[in-house]
Amino acid sequence: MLNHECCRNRIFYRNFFRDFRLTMTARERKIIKDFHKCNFYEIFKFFQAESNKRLAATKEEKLAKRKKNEAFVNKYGFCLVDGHRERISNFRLEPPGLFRGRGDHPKMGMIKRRVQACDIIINCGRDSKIPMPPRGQMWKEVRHDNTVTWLASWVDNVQGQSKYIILNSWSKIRCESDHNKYETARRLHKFIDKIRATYREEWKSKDIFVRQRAVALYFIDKLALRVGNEKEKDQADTVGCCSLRVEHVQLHRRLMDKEYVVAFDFLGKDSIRYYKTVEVEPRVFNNLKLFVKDKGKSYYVFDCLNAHELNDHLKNLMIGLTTKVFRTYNASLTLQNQLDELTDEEATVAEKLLVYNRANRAVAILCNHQRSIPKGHQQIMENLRKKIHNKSNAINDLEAEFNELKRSATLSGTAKDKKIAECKGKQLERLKDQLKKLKLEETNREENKCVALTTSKLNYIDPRISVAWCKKNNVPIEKIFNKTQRTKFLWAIHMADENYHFPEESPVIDDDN
DNA sequence: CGGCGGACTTAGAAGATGAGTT
DNA sequence: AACTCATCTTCTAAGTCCGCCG
Repeated sequence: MLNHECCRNRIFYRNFFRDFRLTMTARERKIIKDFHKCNFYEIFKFFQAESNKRLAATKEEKLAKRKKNEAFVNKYGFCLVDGHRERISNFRLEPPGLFRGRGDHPKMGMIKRRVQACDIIINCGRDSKIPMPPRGQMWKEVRHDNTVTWLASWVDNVQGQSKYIILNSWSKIRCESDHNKYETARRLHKFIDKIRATYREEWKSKDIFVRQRAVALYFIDKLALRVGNEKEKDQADTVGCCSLRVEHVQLHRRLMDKEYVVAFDFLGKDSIRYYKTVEVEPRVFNNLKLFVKDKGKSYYVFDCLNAHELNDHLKNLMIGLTTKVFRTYNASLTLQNQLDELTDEEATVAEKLLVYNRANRAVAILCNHQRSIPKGHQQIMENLRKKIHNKSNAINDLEAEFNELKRSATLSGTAKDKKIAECKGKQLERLKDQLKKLKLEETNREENKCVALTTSKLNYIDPRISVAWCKKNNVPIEKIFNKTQRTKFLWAIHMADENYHFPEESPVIDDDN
């Protein structure tokens, strides 16, 4: 990890060194006391050489390696669940290494121990052949619990949390639960008007708890915020709706040309920054003003409310309703609306794909899914601009040439000259087309540079919307979903015809309410 | 009934692979 | 054939939320 920025972080190397010293003998501990006097370069060099070897491998070597890996997957990567052969997603244990939390994590750099058989609980069928632990070792426990979905588990030594070996995303059990998630989101549609009317009414409540709950729910609905459970001190300081602190919001009665503005600035899940200014209802604004009044910056905005109470409340409004259903619902609805609005049936497949991308991006922005700017983005953009510049010049030159030819063709009136002019004209059209494409790519890339599209595609958008849209618009599904995604969403591909529309239209079967 | 651990879902980064270009 | 860049896969951290236990 020496080439990585995190090694220069004081917390990182101190945590590492503390753990490292714990692995030493008493004698070693007496000698090795200062991280900065240690030189790990030989180890670094070794691993870099290994990596280079891998890169430089011949075709045959690479093929042999792949064959070996395939055999390995076949042997260890599958299991039987209710008689069906299912693929296991992570059948390899997490290897030892240094813990890398996201953001400002107090435990970064701590040594993640190698997991041994004696750490592992095996969960398998009563009649199944129990897998063998490595020679001379024993499993921590073998159990037969069919109420959970994991096959093996252990407790990670850094954070003390359970880790699981589970089935992959296209297993029956996970597809079913995915499907259920979207059915719940669709069900919300039947209640949403009433829920919104109620929380608006509750902004006026005499009970401050009810009022805070109503404002929090408004944020979750309107801004797709996460609920924000309480966190331990030994984790990165990130927040969600209920854990927002006074320092995370700024209230502006007027800002630029907007009124009743709330400026959010906080670190959410994975320490991704949420930085938006939003116009809100005057009543929300005034409530917020009251909530933060006379409070220090480190106090909760919603000090009377916690995530559990908010979810408890939602449970009463609809069976199965929790705060995260709002994210699913609003994300899926956004995609559907955007597609409805932007799709031109006459357009080419390429143009339609651009529309899909736009719609997808709108969802990602709603959910605040971000990525770091890709390496070399600046360079790529510069090259692109250069290409555009060259293309424009070429077009200008050709255009002059073309006009000249046209004139002489009209003057001479010969068929040959006309043909030559026509040919140039076509060439010109082609160049203009290419220029258009380049410019489009430039905008698209710039707009997408810090937006992560896959998370919403994989976890928030009802795949049936995309399937229906593809069928209706004659867009091959492979253009939208890659192979893995098609497998994961096979249920949706089978289920949705071109008329599927989120959230309504096709009948909702499992309706509990 | 509230605190906490357990189980499952969501998340972006890094690494691997592959396709297109020079 | 080497290189470049995009896409796909893997990895595991970090959320949500439920249910159990004292």
